[in-house]
Amino acid sequence: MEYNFIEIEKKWQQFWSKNKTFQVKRDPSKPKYYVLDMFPYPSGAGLHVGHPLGYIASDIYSRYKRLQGYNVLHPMGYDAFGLPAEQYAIQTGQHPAITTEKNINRYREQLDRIGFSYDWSREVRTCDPEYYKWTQWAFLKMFAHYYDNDSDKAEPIEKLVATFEREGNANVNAACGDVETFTAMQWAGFDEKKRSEILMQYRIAYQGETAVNWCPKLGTVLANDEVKEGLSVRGGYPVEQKKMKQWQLRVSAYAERLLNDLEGLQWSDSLKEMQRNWIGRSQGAELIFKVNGYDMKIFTTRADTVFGVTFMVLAPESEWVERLTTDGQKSAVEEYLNMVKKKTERERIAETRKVTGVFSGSYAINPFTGDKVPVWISEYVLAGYGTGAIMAVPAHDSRDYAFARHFNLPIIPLIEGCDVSQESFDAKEGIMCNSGFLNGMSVKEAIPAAIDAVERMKIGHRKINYRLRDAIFSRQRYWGEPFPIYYKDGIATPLPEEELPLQLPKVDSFLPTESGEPPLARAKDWTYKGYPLETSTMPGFAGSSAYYLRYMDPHNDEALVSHEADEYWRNVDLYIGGTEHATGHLIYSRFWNKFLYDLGYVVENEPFKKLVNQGMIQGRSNFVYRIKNTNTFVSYGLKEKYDTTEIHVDVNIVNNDRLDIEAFRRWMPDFANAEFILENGEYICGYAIEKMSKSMFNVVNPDNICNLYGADTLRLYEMFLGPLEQAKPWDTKGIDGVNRFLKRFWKLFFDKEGNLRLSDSAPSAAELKVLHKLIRKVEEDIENFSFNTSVSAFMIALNELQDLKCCNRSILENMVILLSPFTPHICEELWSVLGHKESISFASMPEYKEEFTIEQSCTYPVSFNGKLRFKLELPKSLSASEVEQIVRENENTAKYLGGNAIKKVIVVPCKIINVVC
RNA sequence: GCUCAGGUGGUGGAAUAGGUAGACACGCAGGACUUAAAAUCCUGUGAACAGAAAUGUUCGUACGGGUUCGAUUCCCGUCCCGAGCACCA
Repeated sequence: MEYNFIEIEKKWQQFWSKNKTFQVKRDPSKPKYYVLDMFPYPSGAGLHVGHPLGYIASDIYSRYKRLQGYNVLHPMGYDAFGLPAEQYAIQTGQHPAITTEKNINRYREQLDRIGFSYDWSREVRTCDPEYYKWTQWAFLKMFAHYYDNDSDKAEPIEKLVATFEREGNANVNAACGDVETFTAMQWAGFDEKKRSEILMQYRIAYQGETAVNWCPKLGTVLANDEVKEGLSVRGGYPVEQKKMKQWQLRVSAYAERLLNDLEGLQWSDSLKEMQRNWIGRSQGAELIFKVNGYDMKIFTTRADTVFGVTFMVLAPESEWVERLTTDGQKSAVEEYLNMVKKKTERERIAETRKVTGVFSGSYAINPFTGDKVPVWISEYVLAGYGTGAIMAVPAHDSRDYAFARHFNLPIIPLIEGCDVSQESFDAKEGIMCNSGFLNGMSVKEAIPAAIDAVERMKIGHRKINYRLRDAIFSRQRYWGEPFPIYYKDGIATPLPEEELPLQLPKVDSFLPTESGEPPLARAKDWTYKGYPLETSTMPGFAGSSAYYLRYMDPHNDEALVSHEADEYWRNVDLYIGGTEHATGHLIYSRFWNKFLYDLGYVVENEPFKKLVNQGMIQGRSNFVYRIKNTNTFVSYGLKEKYDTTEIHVDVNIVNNDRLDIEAFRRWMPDFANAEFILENGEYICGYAIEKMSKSMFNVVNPDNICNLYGADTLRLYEMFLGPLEQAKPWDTKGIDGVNRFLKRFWKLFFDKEGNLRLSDSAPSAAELKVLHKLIRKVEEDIENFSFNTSVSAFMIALNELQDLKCCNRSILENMVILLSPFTPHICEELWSVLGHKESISFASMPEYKEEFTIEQSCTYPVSFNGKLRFKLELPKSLSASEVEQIVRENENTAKYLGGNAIKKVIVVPCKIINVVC
């Protein structure tokens, strides 16, 4: 009987779907295990072989856990709101819902062919109103809460209002924007509008004016993690800084918790480090400099250097700029601000080392020395961090140093013996000088001493700053969740919960209006009770922030997740996905979860206990070499002799770097008459490892692989390719190896006539050893996500069993169970051939028994010069002369060991590998 | 610039509480089967040198040092590739 993978795979995929094999229910009698993939954005291009890598790994783990008796939740869905579908809609006029639906169906077809054990009854789509109802619901909850720093959690806004009514806001310790202090009396006197403005400064979901990343080409603002090197992540368009009023989420309130709770997570160190950097905690002090009678606050981590402050610098966007610019400097400052404004973010980054700036005309008073220091304006100071203003200490900060040198400002060294004639001395070490009461202290002592002085003088206090900004939450786009907010007399008012979901309206075009308003402004009757509704929509990360909770209870229309379901499934035990979400989704999701945790809607403080990042699968591109100005192509080995141009060639017409010449001529009309200079009768192509993409003609489609080799081979090969977490190139030519393995495995069960050739006698010791070695290795490797080495272990075991001519039923049956998480289709087929009626998913993992794998060994006393020195533990099979030989070969080792109290030396087979004292 | 991860045959990669480097697989070469091809099976395959051969010797895990009886593994320095952050005061 031949191994007919096409038939087998179709048969079992239908079987699983018909019998709902992978549907799970809450079952308190069994331990739960939740395995989650980062759900995909269904793009129009479909899947290439790189996409399923993580899904295959998580599927293997899910199936393995199921064999161990866990109740495994393994769902899948789609992150379906997003820019590409909308861009496509703008070009074609086709509604994004239609394209998205089409893409999802294509994705599902491709996923189904690979044989995943998803519980599809739990599928979610972020663009489904039944789903985004709960995204909007969470937003309303954030709108209705503020962050109390004393209780260190989110609290209802009513509680805050009660405090205001009772005593004003002087004693309120909450995460908030700039709010003036007021009394209960004053609060009572404020009108509706004023009150809502104040409360807005406290809400966790709030509307506020800040510098945002504006992408003119996409016509929308973007979050920090959606911008890389001054370009939008989606599309690569230039981004500029612009001050705008936008919806934001007060993620920064959770900075400390997001940082501290990383500790308990089983995530890779590099990923935790990335999040730590992104959160960017820095400890320092906020202190006040007097300028023109005003109190100007700045943040510094080096309070010890106040004696060295020779100037101050404001960010160009700072509100202080207008206040401090003197009439004499007005035109110079305006000119400078215009110059800065014109630059895109990318230009600013490119010109990082260029020093620019302008004097405001005002002077600040150094609080320690009483000296007057000039206030400058420069783009090297960022508006969004700290207070948007700094004290400059050119002697001990390289950026201040460069600025001082450029504008000829004084530089005062504060550390004994440091040389600041060429560069600044940035290190936090040495003994202070020129520093009044700090003289003689080390830097480490001086920092707290200086802050103590500041606090005594009541000109500042200790402060911790975070790099993490609040998340810009609105997008001026169509294809996203509408905000459940309307404007009653200009006041942002939440929609009642019963009105959810607020569905996306129909529009005649997906472009902004002529007046520059978002597309939703085109909708007729985009109002609630006659009041206008918000026209922005939510960003991509809104829908993906709590989807893992929805899978627990996907059809509940009373709650995001019922308490019972949440109590049972709790959080994700294993999350697999790409590292590109390190500073986006994975921060927002943790924030969202913590917020819901504060409100008591979920029982776990963290959403993803263990996280594994799969590495990217790169493409392997092939090249042909065209001799310039001809239509002649020269083989790789001979190309140095000619002046050639390298041209990408479709990897599908290249086999093992040999070009299919006829296919090449058919490939593009230009090449129909191509001539070739061959080596050894063949055209050899060059190759390079690049990103897998259409333009490089190196995309390999999983459907093709399934047709040619089968899904089981694809799954096994993707795992065999290399360590899961490492980036590695796809090269189809290696796939024959794992395909041969499956064919040989199949043949172990059948004779030439296609009959089962198994024996029911007791397995031999050698066979048991092979099996149990394999069980141990495979369990160990799966637990460590070292799938590539476990595939090798299967191959070794098969080679050994073939050498033993093994046809033992119980050995092979156990092999099939062990292999089934990797290649479920062939294993289901063999399982049923072996006479089992139920799916192999309901089998249980074979148990490892050490007694079958122990090496037989015995101990030899070894002596030198007639004196007993130590004992050797060696395989029993060795003869005495062989042992002597071993010792002689290791004379140096023996001499070294001789003097010590060595009890046992294990030698395998001729070198000492372990010493037990 | 800072942080993290990595550098092993023609290729993907094994092996690190320090102990036979190159498992497993691809590719390549040779052979068997076949009219032939495909498929399948067998043998060889890090490099150099010696030998008819079995085999032996030397070198070899980016480079230069160090610790050690012994280093791919530990330490110091250099170079290279990748990822993330990037004027964060």
